[in-house]
Amino acid sequence: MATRPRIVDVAARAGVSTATVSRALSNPDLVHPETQQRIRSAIAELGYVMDGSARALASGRARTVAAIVPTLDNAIFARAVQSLQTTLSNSGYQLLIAAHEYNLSAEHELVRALLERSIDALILVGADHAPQTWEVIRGSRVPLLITWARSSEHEPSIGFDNHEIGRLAARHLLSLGHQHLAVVSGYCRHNDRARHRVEGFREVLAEHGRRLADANVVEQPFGFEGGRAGLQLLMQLRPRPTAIFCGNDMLALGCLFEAQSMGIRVPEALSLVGCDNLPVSSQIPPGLTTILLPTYELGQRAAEAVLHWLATREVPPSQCLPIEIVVRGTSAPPADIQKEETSRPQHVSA
Amino acid sequence: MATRPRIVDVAARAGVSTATVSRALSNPDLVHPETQQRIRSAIAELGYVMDGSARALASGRARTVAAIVPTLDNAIFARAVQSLQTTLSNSGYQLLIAAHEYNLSAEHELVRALLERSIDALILVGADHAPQTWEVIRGSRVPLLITWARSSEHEPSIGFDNHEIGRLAARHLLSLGHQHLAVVSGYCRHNDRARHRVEGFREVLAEHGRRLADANVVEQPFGFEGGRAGLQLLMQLRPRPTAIFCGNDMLALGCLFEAQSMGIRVPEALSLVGCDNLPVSSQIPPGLTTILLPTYELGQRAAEAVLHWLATREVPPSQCLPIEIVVRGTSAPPADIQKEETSRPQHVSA
DNA sequence: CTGAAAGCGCTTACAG
DNA sequence: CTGAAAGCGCTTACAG
Repeated sequence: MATRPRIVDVAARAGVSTATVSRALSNPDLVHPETQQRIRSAIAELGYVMDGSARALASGRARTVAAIVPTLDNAIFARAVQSLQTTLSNSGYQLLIAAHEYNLSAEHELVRALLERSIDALILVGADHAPQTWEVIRGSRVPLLITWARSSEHEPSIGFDNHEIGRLAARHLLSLGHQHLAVVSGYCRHNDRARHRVEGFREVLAEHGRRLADANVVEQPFGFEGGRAGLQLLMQLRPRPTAIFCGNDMLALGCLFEAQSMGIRVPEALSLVGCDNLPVSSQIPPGLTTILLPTYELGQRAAEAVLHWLATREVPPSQCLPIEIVVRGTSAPPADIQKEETSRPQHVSA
Repeated sequence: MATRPRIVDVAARAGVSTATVSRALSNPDLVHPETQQRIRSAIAELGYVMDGSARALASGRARTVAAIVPTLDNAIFARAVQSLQTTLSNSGYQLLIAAHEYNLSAEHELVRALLERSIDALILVGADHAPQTWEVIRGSRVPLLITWARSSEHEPSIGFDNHEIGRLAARHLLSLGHQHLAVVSGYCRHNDRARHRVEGFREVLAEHGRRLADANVVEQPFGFEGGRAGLQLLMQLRPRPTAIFCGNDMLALGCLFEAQSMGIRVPEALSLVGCDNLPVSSQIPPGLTTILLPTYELGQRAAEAVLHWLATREVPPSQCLPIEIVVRGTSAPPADIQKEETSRPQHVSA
């Protein structure tokens, strides 16, 4: 056969109508077992593979979900995408994936393009999106699930409490007795996750009557280089920070590497807290204190929520996944600094 | 409007036929500028978004490419997928992605599922695939591109010379004067990339009249833990290896971390060579010697090859991307071992 | 430059 | 349990 076999070819070979072949494929219970068997044989003999676009058009369901993430170049998103894909796949759904590299207008273009691909649902990361993006999604009537954060809109979401991430970090560092705190964050504009983490950090300091000076918060691109650059900036402050909260583990590891290059001992002279608990964070001595985010589970839950939504048409409830701090390689500030601070409390920088 | 607008709604609003709307959308040159403008307005006013499955069915092109990778949990594949997606997206194509976790029968299921999704082309990693996988792909008549390796079949491929990777590693370590060599590889069965790297390593040793004992080659799951376990096994050998080639950087870093835990100094007592040049490999002191694979470029080239194939119907030529060794933190073997070896050459283990 | 109409390959009430 | 037939929403020769 020069061209791919179609459902009519299968039907002819099995001696039934195309309707019956279609039912045998998508609703076998409605078909007599013997007929099913004949159809199965015909399919095998012809090597029939269904045409998905015809099926999608006729049935109104594409069995495809699209997800747009900031980047795949961060293990944390790659992992979530992996579990998302696996879970969808197990239920017969496929995943269309795209990355916008932290650019909201790129995200908007991707959303447009994906909506024209006939998808059953769309998954986005975070709650910050361009107004036109919200608009076109609503106009398309495609179910939207927000992940990684709680949606500020009415959309269902499966995410983390990003404020709490910052709060956990702050509580940990304060409990160690640190007086000079600082933050290396990703860019907060257009990134609610980064923003809320810093806000949460500040909240806890405020609860302790402290304020984080603007100079003690630097924003850098996510990545090792951003962490290194961030540390260099912060180490020019006087008094020097003895503890730094980083927006994610890549920044924190960058700080750690730069501290090693600069001869600053971690954790003796500097305590670092990251976020994500990347596999490598537990490998590198002295280890990195970090907030563990169950991102693999996030992908799975997101997939399940979407599948349930599509099956029942009921909007799934929003969820907030539990997070926890993993303590490795942080310590109290050097004694001399603590002493100095105690005698001159008016100089606390945080 | 309770339901999504269709092309007929746009046509009615613009006072033209659906054929003209269709042309304005996919072949604007064929439509009078004024008519185009009216159609554009109608689309904007209605918030029209095309139905992709209808378009795919009618036109025979889904504008979608599928890729199946071993895993997204390795930065090297995540990166390649990212550039693949970006390049496809810039040409109006979308990417369906799946991961098989180094399981050929899982891969086969994914191939089947994706072929039923009406895709224009399929991209796989490596040349080792189940016989039924080759069969169903050929039966489907969907263009197939092999990446990461040169295809052993007739399919076009864009990849690396995995033999050469092992050869580069072996030449480097031999040139440093190492006598006791070993290998930590991923599982070679069903993984031509891993297998060819080890083969290449062996080839160069053979050219120097040496042989790698079976005990000096251990296979471990890709990942830090695999590297750690591999090093533990190899350090029980006598004489101890002074240099290890690892199938990728995750294994090499695992070896490095384990060496640090065991108090083995790198590179003074142990030289490591990895493959991939992960970003982290240059950050961790003493740095990791590794083979740089241009994976970002691989994704881009793969996308370009597929796009060209789809546009022209000509099978693209296979390509082999250039690789290079990046030397960091490897050194000559300890002097005492060199001496010992020189006096008893019959004991060389490689 | 534009329109009428056939057709892409399925699914699904409807009737039996 | 099965079939005839309409229909999903586009595209594309064909004719003008």
